[in-house]
Amino acid sequence: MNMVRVRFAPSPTGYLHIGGSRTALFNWIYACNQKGKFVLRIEDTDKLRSETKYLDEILDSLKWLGLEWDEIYYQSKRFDLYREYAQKLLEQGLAYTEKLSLDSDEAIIYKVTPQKIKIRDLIRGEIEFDASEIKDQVLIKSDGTPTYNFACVLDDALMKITHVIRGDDHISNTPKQILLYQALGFALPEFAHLPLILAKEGGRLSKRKGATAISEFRQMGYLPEALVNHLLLLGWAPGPDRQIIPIEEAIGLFDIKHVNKTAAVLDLDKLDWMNNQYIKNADAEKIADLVIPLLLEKKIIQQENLDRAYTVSTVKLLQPRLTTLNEFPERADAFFLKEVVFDPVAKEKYLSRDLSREFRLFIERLDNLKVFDTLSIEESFRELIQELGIESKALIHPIRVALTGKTVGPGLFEVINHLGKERTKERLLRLAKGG
RNA sequence: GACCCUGUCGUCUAGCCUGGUCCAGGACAAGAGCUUUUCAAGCUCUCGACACGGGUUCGAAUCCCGUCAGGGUCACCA
Repeated sequence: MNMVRVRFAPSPTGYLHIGGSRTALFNWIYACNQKGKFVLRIEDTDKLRSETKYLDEILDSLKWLGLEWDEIYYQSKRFDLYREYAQKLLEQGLAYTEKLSLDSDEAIIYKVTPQKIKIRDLIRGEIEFDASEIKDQVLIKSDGTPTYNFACVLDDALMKITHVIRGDDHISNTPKQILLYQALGFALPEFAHLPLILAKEGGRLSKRKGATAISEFRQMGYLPEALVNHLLLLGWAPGPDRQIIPIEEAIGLFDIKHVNKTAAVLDLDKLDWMNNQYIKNADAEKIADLVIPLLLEKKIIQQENLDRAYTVSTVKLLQPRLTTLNEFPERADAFFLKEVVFDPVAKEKYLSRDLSREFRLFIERLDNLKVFDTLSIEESFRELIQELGIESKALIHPIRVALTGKTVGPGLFEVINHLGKERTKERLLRLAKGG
């Protein structure tokens, strides 16, 4: 059995989005599963529309997703090859030339002969086409560049691609390509056509309709693992009730024959849920690495006085509460900034009443603590409210707002413990004075 | 329009190949509750689907046909 070789063939005429990356992912995971090779082929034959910024973005996105390739090729460097093979077909009488206009150069066109063409598709089974419905195919355009179908077939054959795994939208290209394989005398690869990802509003993904760039998801604070996991579940299921599945495990379980035939819509709510799951379960050190640049960018911390250990423990406090990484700076600001940034509504609601006495009494208790940890802090607080004969809520909420400026966040005693005695006292005292 | 693909909860899906164990299972979302110190997380529960019509069969989500619906492709773009 030959080694499995698959390819992902993006065209650098736009960013890598959900659709493309899903195709890349399924190719990559199939290669991993089969211990084969994942080839990246840049289809940059359209010189006008291809741009290096798109190429860079595609490569960056693939790397970010963890879809590393084994080999990379550029079609723009293989033009001679395409012409050479087209010339052969011409000599064999399988193709002819034609001028677009009097002053243009000749294009090379493949002559289609009527016949039935059967496609064997790993996902869909057999599909039959009638070649009499297919027009003669241009191989080399009058500008000397190859057409997509010709370059694609030649490259797939020459690069020894064993499995062509691509989007559903290529099904109707397949009979044309099969004709070219036959004309060129190459063996057919296996085909597998993945269902498309549709826009929420229906129809194809487009710039206007949900074709969010992978780089955008990255900027929004999604973890690549979460995105990959979610993409994988679009069209494939690891089992009856598995949702979170580590990629290493997915590689082992992946089976192309069990890929769905039906188009899917990207569920952003589920992606959010999944991202939270991945953040929550990730190593805090790793999350800290990702979040520190955001803190620096928002000027919440400065490079000079970055306290990594403290940042990591702050991450631990907030991890289960994060849907995206980007939420971290705002949620965590009170732990880093000198001055608390108050939510005006929260301040009005919980701090408009004079709590000087209660705050002072609490500070007294904190001062008397032998050990300053979450449990002791809570005990001392419970004693206090018992003494004052009030409900815990009546004091917990105001203190939380006083310390963090917010009504939401981690448990109060954890917050106090994390902030430390001095900062807690200072923040409470300041408000106690002001009344 | 022609040709092709596809139709299970709002969404992602399991089940379909190898009919009965499915008055259809899980997850997200929504709603309710538990916990409680807010927000999350967690746990429990509720809502909610086999597109429709005909066959075949003792029996169909599962097999066949038709209808309808959605999608894709019909370039010297990729």
